[in-house]
Amino acid sequence: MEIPLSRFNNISLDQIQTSISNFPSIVLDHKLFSNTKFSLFNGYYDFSSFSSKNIRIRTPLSLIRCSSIKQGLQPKPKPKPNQIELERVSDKPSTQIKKPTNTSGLCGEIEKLVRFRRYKDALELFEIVECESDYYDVGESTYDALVKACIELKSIRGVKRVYNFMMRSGFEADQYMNNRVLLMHVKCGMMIDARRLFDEMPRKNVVSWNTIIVGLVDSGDYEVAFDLFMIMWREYHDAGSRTFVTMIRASAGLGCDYTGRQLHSNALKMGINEDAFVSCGLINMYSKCGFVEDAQRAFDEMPEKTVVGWNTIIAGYALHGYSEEALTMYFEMQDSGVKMDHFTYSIIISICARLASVEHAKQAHAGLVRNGFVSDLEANTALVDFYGKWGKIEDARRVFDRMPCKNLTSWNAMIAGYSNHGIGTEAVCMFEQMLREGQVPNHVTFLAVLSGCAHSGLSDQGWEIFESMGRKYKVKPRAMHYACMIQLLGREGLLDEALAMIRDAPFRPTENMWAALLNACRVHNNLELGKFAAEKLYGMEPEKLSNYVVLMNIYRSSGRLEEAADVVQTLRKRGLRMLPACSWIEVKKQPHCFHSGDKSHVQAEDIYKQLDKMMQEITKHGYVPSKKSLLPDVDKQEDRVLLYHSEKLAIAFGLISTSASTSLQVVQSHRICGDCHNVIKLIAKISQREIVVRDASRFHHFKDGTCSCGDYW
DNA sequence: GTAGGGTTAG
Repeated sequence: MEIPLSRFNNISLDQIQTSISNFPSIVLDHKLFSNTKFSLFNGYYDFSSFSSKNIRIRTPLSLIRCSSIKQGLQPKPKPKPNQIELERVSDKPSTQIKKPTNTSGLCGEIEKLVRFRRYKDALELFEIVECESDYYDVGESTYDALVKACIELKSIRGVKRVYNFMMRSGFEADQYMNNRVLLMHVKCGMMIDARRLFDEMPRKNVVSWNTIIVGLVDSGDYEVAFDLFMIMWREYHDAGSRTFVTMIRASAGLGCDYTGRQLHSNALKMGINEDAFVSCGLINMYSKCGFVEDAQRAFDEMPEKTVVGWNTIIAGYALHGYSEEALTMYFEMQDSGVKMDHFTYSIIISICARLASVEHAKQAHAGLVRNGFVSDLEANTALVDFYGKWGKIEDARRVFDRMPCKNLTSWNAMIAGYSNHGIGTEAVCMFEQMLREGQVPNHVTFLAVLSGCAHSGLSDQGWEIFESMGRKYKVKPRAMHYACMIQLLGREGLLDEALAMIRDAPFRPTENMWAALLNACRVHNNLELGKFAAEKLYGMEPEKLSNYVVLMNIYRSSGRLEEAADVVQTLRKRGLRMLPACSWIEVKKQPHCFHSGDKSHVQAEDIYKQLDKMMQEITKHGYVPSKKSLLPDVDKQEDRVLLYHSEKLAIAFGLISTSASTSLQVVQSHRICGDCHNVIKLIAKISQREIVVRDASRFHHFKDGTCSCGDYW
């Protein structure tokens, strides 16, 4: 590795050149070290290891970069070179050398680094203190800085180092410092140690209680948190708004509006209900518990609506699928003049991903850029997710590539994007790239990449990755991973193997696994096994319509109309109604929704004319209507309805209302039927347009007469 | 000086 010599700031080049004996392990003469004011922060070197004769400088350990701090390193008060040697050789703790009384040296540097938010560097510098503990007097302010560094980095190792050093050096922590140490453990998720520290604390104050309770709530131990809260409440009568906010959050986590409401009424009694934090907590609690109206009321009662208040209520509406209401609140927020933050944009973008509203998402994207949140990790991840979900996979990739840093979620969103688009090879590529960059995959990653393999029929890669999950990455395959593999087997027509996979699973087979098998039976027209899988599913989720519909369609495509009718009967007996399928298309910023055979659109006449014209043209290209796969909304007038499936209407409308080269984006509520799939392939060919359809399970990219799904979905 | 609210992944 090439390291520029200029990094050795205060040493002449001659000296350096004569000193370097073994790059990148550089050995400097001890005289050189003692005589030279060596600026640690301008170099890339770690001084923590000393050899007996020479001062050995290991490189490039830590990349300690700090051009702004020119303060030199003073490891001890004027040590003589031979002293170093003697001490090292004898390997005894030094007694002769006094600790420096001020912290302007190394400890000061650590504090400075933390102030500059360079936590990693601070913890690395701390290594020297650990090695040379006799020379440094680590005081409260330094510990405070180290605690902050650990919290910011969520570094368990850092916590252990700092805590052990504190114990070893005999530091006597006061109430403040004990609380800080407790907080450090809590924030790094070390709840067992945190609980021990809390229980063993010589004195506790309200802060100690709040800190441990926050930790419990963060880690989902809501019941224990409530137990402690009750003790605190009895003993102290001193719970303030901060404790309340945490307990309201615990109620939200439990989905328990009963305790939430009790806390709310107590907050009213205490006069803290108008506190912005309490209000936001209440809005969140009510919406998480499913009481959106109460959430709205809590929001309305906020005297000063903060950006978080707006975000919370918008997210609340979005959580329950009230996307339009959420957007309405977003517009109100814009009117109110409150400055939006990156959370607002993240929420809006994720709502747009669901609504498939490109225009609003684009506006949010623009707002994001305008307000300088371009590098915000979560917002960008939401964008990757959005563009991935909305068929703009290239845009997703562009955002992804421009992200200055990525986390696991970003990678997962990108891989899932490729998977949903049926670009399995690219999903696998991204997965491999992710591994190369040192990102550790989790179960979501595997789900994304395996479903990519399943969507694209990448059998070999799929099995290799599936097999590596537990062996290499210690991620236990879950039901959904099994479902992907079942899908892969099903795609290849290996239905018996798929059944065996379900039976051999190390856990009780889930709905998803049977559903994957049922779908494979649909594709391969395997009536017997299909019936078997469907019956399993009826037992597990009797309310789920799609199970009946798939079996009904299997019967129909095998020409067994009586059995198909029986399924419809069973369905009715169970009080289930077939929901009308619908498709959306956005034209000129306006979403248009179509139901099958729907004539409510203002341009209905033109749309139907266009559709008839389209059908005539594709018939010339060899289209024959298929009656095989029928949708939930079909009834006696099958042919007519099949002809006017909602996706066909949406596409006809798209064709007449956009210019010739525009690609069409359609979102639909159901899995695309075989007939529509054929029709759209031909329309894409004849009209020379790209048509992207997002159905209930994935994307279909139609271009030049083919579809990205390879006719398996 | 220490503790509190909201976002992302099928």
